Amino acid sequence: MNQRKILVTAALPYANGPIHLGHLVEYIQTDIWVRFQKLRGHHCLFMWADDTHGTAIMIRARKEGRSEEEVIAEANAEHQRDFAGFQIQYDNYGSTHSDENKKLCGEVWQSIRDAGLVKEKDVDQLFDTEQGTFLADRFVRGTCPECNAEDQPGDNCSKCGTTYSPAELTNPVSTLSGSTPEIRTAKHLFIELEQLHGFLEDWTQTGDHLQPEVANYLRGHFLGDPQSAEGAKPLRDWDISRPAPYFGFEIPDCPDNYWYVWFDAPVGYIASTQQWCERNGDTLDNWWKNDAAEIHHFIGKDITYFHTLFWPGMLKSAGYSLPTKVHIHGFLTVNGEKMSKSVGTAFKANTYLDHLPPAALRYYYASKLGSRLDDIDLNFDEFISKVNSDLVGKVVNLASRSAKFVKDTGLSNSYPDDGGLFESAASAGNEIANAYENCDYNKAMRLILELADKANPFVENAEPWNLRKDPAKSQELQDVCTIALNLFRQLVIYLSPVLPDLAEKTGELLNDPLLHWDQSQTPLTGSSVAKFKHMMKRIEEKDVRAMEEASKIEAEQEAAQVDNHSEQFADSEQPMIDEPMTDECTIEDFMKVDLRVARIVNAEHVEGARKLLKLTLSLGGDHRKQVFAGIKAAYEPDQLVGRLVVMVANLKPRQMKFGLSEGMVCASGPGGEEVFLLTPDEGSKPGQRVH
RNA sequence: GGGGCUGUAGCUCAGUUGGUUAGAGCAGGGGACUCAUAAUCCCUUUGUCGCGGGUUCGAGUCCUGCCAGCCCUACCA
Repeated sequence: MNQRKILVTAALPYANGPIHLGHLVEYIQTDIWVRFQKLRGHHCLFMWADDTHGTAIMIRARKEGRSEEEVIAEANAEHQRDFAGFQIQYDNYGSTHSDENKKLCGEVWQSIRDAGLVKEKDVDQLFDTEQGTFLADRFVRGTCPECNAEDQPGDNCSKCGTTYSPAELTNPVSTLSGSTPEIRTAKHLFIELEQLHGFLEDWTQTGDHLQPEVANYLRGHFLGDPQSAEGAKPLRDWDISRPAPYFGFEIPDCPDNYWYVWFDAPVGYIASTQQWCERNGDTLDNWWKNDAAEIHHFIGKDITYFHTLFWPGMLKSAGYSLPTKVHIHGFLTVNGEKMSKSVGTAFKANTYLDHLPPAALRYYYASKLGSRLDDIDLNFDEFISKVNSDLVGKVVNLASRSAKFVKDTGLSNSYPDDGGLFESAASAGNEIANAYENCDYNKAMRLILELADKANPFVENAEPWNLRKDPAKSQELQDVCTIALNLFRQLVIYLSPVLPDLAEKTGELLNDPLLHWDQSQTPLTGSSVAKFKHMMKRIEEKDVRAMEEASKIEAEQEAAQVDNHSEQFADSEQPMIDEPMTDECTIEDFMKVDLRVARIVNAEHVEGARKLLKLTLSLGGDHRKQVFAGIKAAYEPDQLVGRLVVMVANLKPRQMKFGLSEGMVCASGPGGEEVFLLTPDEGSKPGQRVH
């Protein structure tokens, strides 16, 4: 087999937080692929690093009163600890905050400059004068300029869906300091990606660098289709600089400006390789400027854009090799729901490892992962039954039911007739290898388990437990166990990219380390057999529950910490207890309710009514609604006339004792004297819909 | 609003270029075995292949229209 040179990366973990099971989908996927390639005898490197730059880390360091370097050093140690715990094996773990990266960024930058892709533009951005920093969109909240919804994110309104720039918000507030930011204009540098349009069109649409749905997505969303009636669409300029202060690398030819984190992060792949090369006497060009070397990136679908447009563009401009393939995966859901930090389903790697073995998750993910972008679900019932029945019940069982019979004799000196079992399983190796190669791990697992399902009946029929009772059949007993253990060993070789631990233990059991895929093609004979020890423990439900519980407690503790930061708003929990949250509703459900701003044009007592006031509401023009509202104990009619309220305007009219009520007025509070009418902010007009 | 993906047994999913009676694992039911981590083995129940049209000698598979779910979204296609 000719040896391939394969360089692999996974997305760089951000140094601002712990690793959770969602991240691990990708890292385990990558590790399996790398281990597979190495097992096949290829020269494969996994080059990885922490992503360390950006505003988030700068802010966090400030908050904690220490340097950014301290924050990222701590994260680096934690990350590497977690990866070791999950048996994720990389050849170098660097940091984007390294000298190598800084130098490489400079070189890439210069090439892009030389290619004439950089231009300057002024950008209006909000500036927090208290913190002395420009604010990224996510650090600004304010009132939506379109629908006046308050406390909306900096980039789009969660109520009406309008998108805007933070500078357009009506009452912008910095979430860092709580102060009102001001608009400042600053010079930014942009890369004119459109100049590379033809290249990107070609690279994304041909050559099998991307999964087909990704290529479609890029064409549909960004590139356009030159063949279609609309034609190609221009690519937007990419804002690549951030003014000081910013935690990152200062741009050499543009003092006081820094590369945006997404510029230096992927260069970190190259920088990490450089560190490895220096340590191993290799050269960078051998990997990054060599047509004979493949480059594979594993990423999540959320960062598709950066890795399939910007990154190839950068590489192309700087004269590096382009990715052979970008492998993109979906997200993790837990028991069918989105992971949630507050609910505690964003299980931390560390929390998992406190209660459960890494092999179980590695196998479970492998059995779920396909080559496409579908989300995968972590369902704990399935998790338990899959690991127990597939791995312990079927695979490991082969060894545990036969090894001890040959502890003293070892394996037979020649491989006995097994009716073609070993041979057919050996020839299945190609299909299994293809599945691994294509990231169809679920298919690989299925194929492997099929083999296990053939091996167990063999043992069943051969009845070694009966053979051992008859001394005359000792050779037959040894032969049967030799077959069972060889079939087991073969399965373990196939599984070893997923379960390195099991491979190692199997090597020890049979006194023959499992290091190469080809070992699956030839039976092992004459080897001694060690005393059998449990190779894998069954998963117990109580361990899963314990992990869930621990994670929940962590989530609560973190929430409590956040609360401490906002003591000034220490509101009681009582209202939520009195009226717990109702079931989730969809936007469609909500849109059924037509809420309108209305002006109370008349209010009067109703004779004979204990709680009711009769209100006449105007929706502007001639639109009048009569509403009976149970607010008599809380409001005097006089206070009400003229004011604006929010009403349910499309409520089915209801005949009441005192007349027809054509809607409801929105108010909070338990009732009685404690009723608080909702008031729209100044500027809203009767008849406007509330979204 | 637009785009993409998905919809096959209770659950998780296979179903190659359209071709006999639609499959596997798990779960369920019955039995066997006792070497093995209550593991294993044999037998077995279950399907309007989301719905409706169409193309075809023949459609789970191709076309089309709906419906549902998930994801994306740079008011952009």
